[in-house]
Amino acid sequence: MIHQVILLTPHELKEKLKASSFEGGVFSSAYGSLAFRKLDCSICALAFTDQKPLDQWIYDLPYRESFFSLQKEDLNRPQKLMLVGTPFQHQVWQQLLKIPFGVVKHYKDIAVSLGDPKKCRAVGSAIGANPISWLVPCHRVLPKSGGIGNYHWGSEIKEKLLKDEGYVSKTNT
DNA sequence: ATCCAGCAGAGTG
DNA sequence: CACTCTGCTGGAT
Repeated sequence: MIHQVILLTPHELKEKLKASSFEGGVFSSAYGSLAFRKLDCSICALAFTDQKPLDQWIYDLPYRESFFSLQKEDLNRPQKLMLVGTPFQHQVWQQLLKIPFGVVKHYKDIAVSLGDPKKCRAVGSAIGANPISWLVPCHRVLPKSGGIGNYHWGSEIKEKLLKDEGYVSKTNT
């Protein structure tokens, strides 16, 4: 997508936090409560907290309250994202950002675009570790075997997200 | 439906 | 480091 993306390793984040601090909060969306964290005006975490709390690594860090929210339309608007993860995860997440609204791919497709079809499982792991739900469209990746697949925040949300993008699941009865 | 190959990452010692 | 376990898989049986 057109998002402005900053890539950071966990170590680099730690260094950065010596000079800056998080702002964060919670807002409600069509999919329930969304908790967020921003650093240097970039979104670095977004989670459906009705299903699962923010990941520990970011939940534990102090932040100052701020007002911020996103609407459905913002899914396709450029945002400033800060992706904290390993080099491999960075690669996978950037592939996700290329998937247009309403389009779905298979885990293997991502693996192939990274140059090795055998990495499909690793791709799944990396996608599962995505710290920024929704904006990084991990919900647009489905298993080749059909169905909705798994989702860090619950497959119900994944299905709803896809449905709202106009995609009809094969196994959607 | 079941089994297994293959890969990145986290945890353990 | 080396080893083990787990995970939003895919393919064969």
